Amino acid sequence: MTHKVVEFSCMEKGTPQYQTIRGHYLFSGLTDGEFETLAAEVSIESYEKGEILFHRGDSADAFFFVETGQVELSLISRDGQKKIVEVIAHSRTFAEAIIFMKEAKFPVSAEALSDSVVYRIPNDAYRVLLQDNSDACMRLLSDVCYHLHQRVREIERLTIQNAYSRLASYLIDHIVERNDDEATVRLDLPRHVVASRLSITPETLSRLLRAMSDDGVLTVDDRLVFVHSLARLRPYD
Amino acid sequence: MTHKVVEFSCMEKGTPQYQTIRGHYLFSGLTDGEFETLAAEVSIESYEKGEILFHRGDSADAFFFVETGQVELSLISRDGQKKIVEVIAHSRTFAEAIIFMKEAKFPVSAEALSDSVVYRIPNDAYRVLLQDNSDACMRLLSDVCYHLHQRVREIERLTIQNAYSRLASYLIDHIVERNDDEATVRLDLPRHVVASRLSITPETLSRLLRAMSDDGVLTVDDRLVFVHSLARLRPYD
DNA sequence: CCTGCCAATTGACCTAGATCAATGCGAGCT
DNA sequence: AGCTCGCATTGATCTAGGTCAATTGGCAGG
Repeated sequence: MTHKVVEFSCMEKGTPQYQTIRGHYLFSGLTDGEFETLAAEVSIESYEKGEILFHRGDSADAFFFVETGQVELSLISRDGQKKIVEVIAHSRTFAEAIIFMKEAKFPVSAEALSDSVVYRIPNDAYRVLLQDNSDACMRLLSDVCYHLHQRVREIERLTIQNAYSRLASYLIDHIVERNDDEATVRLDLPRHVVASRLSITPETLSRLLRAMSDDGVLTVDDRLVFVHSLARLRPYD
Repeated sequence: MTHKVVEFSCMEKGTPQYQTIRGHYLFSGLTDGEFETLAAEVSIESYEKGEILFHRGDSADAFFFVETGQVELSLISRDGQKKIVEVIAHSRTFAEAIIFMKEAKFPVSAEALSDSVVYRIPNDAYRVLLQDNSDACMRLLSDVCYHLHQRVREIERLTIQNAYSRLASYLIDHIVERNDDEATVRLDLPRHVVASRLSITPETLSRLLRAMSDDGVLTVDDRLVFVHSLARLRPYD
């Protein structure tokens, strides 16, 4: 059950994979030359569902780009309870902020939620690009600031919103189709993962959905949720 | 009760104030020329205790450096409850991360906790410095990443630690003197502010300190807390 | 010196959400 | 088909921490 590094580096120019990462915000500003130098250092790794990419506290010398699958970032208390901070899906990066940490240690753990392929980008390789490329710096800055903002919003949700409101916000954030006061929401993750992201237990999530459903605010069909009245769903926020 | 802008700009080179801000991490890497250009755009503002510097959602065109006093950054729910996210004291900056936000709006509100003097640094003025100064970029990057890390730690405290542990961590973070297993902690803020930072009510804070005191773990004397056993204070973390 | 006010403490009570336990149920395996 | 096994739901109960209310104790202003 250990991960297998498929190839040390196989980002053939022109392949679809190459295009995906090339198009990412943090790389699209680079010149072809810069990107190729970086690409030479990138390794491609493949993880099975449930495998750990790294633990909180592990020393961090690289960040990641998710090519396929989903990776959960979580915090774990010593008594074993886990809080999923974020789930990273296709074409997104994670852990890029530790490039600049004094203590280069991951502040969270990472685990494959489903079979996943990720690209490992060495911090050093990316950092040298920043050295004299202020455009790249700016991009990384706005990326990190965005994450910072998200974290502040999460703290807000945790402290001044209750479980009901957090769920309501979550549903609203995951609307796939909307017309007027109605909307369709697709829960892209298993219930217990959604619960953890909301910092509640699966039981509470189940009960909340039940209560909303009983109130006629929405209808649940497996991973699809049909919201009948957005106005009634969010008393606040 | 509106704030008074003492002077549009009065950062005379060589004054102690000039030295304080010049020495700050985000400015110490600048050349004298760069700093002076920036200084010309900085305005000095003075707020009385309780005055609002800005509200959450206000459009943000500047960040701040606290020269004297303390400024609280808070989140407020529509039903009026407030969570103090952070308290910024002497020689520290805040809101520097919104320089890079798409939507330039403050994610928190800011209020003077005591009479305060702050320097307002226009985002634009600082941003142009970053344009072709990768050292400055790097400094801002590590600054923002540090904040991001702090926020993740806060989320950790809120989700997988209980009120007791949060208080224990807080006390440990505010140790002023330590020898072996004993320590002296100085609470630099009023109780209700400490409580809000810990996301508990003043009543709970009071009761927790009482319980710790009854257990003989510590002794409370107004704003001074004498911890008799650090080992017993932190069962975890 | 009183008076009024705000911070802090303490007690009595309440509630949101956790925990524990039982049951259902669909997906993969032999 | 039958058989796990792990996720989800539901009910019963528990509890950490919040709410409400009363009391005390500065300390600022008249």
